[in-house]
Amino acid sequence: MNAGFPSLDHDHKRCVADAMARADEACDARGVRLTPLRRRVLQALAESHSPLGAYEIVERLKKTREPVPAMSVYRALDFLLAEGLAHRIESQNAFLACIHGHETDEIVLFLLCERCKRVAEVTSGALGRDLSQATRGVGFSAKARVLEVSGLCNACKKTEARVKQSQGISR
Amino acid sequence: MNAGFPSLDHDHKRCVADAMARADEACDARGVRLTPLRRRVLQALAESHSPLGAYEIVERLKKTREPVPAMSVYRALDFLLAEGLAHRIESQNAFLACIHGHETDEIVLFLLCERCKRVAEVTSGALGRDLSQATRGVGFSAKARVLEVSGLCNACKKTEARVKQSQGISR
DNA sequence: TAACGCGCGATATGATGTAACAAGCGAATG
DNA sequence: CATTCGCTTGTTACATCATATCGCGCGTTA
Repeated sequence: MNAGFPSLDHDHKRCVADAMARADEACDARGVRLTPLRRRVLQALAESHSPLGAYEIVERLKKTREPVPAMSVYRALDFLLAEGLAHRIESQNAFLACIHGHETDEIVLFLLCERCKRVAEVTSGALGRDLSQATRGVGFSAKARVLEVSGLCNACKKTEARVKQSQGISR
Repeated sequence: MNAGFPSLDHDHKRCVADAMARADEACDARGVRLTPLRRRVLQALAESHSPLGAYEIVERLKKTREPVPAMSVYRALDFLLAEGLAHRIESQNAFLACIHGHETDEIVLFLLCERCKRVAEVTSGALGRDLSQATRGVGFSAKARVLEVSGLCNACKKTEARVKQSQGISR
């Protein structure tokens, strides 16, 4: 298990740069092209602390010198998803830059904070094994190894608790 | 763990009737109203062997004496989801009648067959514990206890294997 | 240079979901 | 019984998310 929510004061520019460098490398190794457009879409995702909808990406790129039509954003996203450079968060119709490569036998868990919208990408071997076991029982072979779980991150949990308490006092 | 894919020859009318009876009872117990419209939407879901999109429900009800506008279907779905009588399959933008009540500390897994589109709803205590453990490590409290896993059911796995084999021969 | 694949622009359309407001209807209240 | 109230439903409009299709430009390759 690893990689929880990013600390609030981390060097985000640095982690964006790292992600882009890894993407360049991965595409190079696979002989696929990380074109400027695809790069810009990936960068927009990486810069965001929360998943972005396709049209949110369009909006962000509209503010740059070269706006990008929605259609092209979707095409870039298709590519990024296919190459494993980004993930789709089904429950939000939104997209997220992938922060780390994934081992084949582990399962990826996206922890979605309902309040601050941040996402933690964690992996768990135990979960993967139990999942295999649970599904094998009914003769099912799991293909997608990505699960989405919504809830509250630590910081927001504390905030909510404070809010509730103060409401209790004021009543 | 329980409840795999329904056998191909089960008495589906019976299982629809059971589901409706349980829904009636549950609503009664909670003092909420399973109105005719809501009942029709739930029944449409229960009768289907695979998740239905909202507009698929509209289509099915259009064939009955009283068509139902899309807006009303959505409202009925909101109700059914809130009461736990139906689930939303995020990855498919589709809905499914719930086939059994859920224990609070267990996790619900939807196994989605990519080929035949059928869904198995299974629960697992072990998975729930794994999930708690994995998320606690990063200070996250999971709220949604529903996970979607896509893959192939037993029957389709065999079919695919046959197809592959015959392709191999023909080449 | 000609043929080709691929990425991309542009326009249109489809699929999914929500907002807002009015009308119906039954239960509680006077 | 009439009134009021809240919940359910109808209706229209709109917002959001995603795909289809056609054609152009550009680099590769024959």
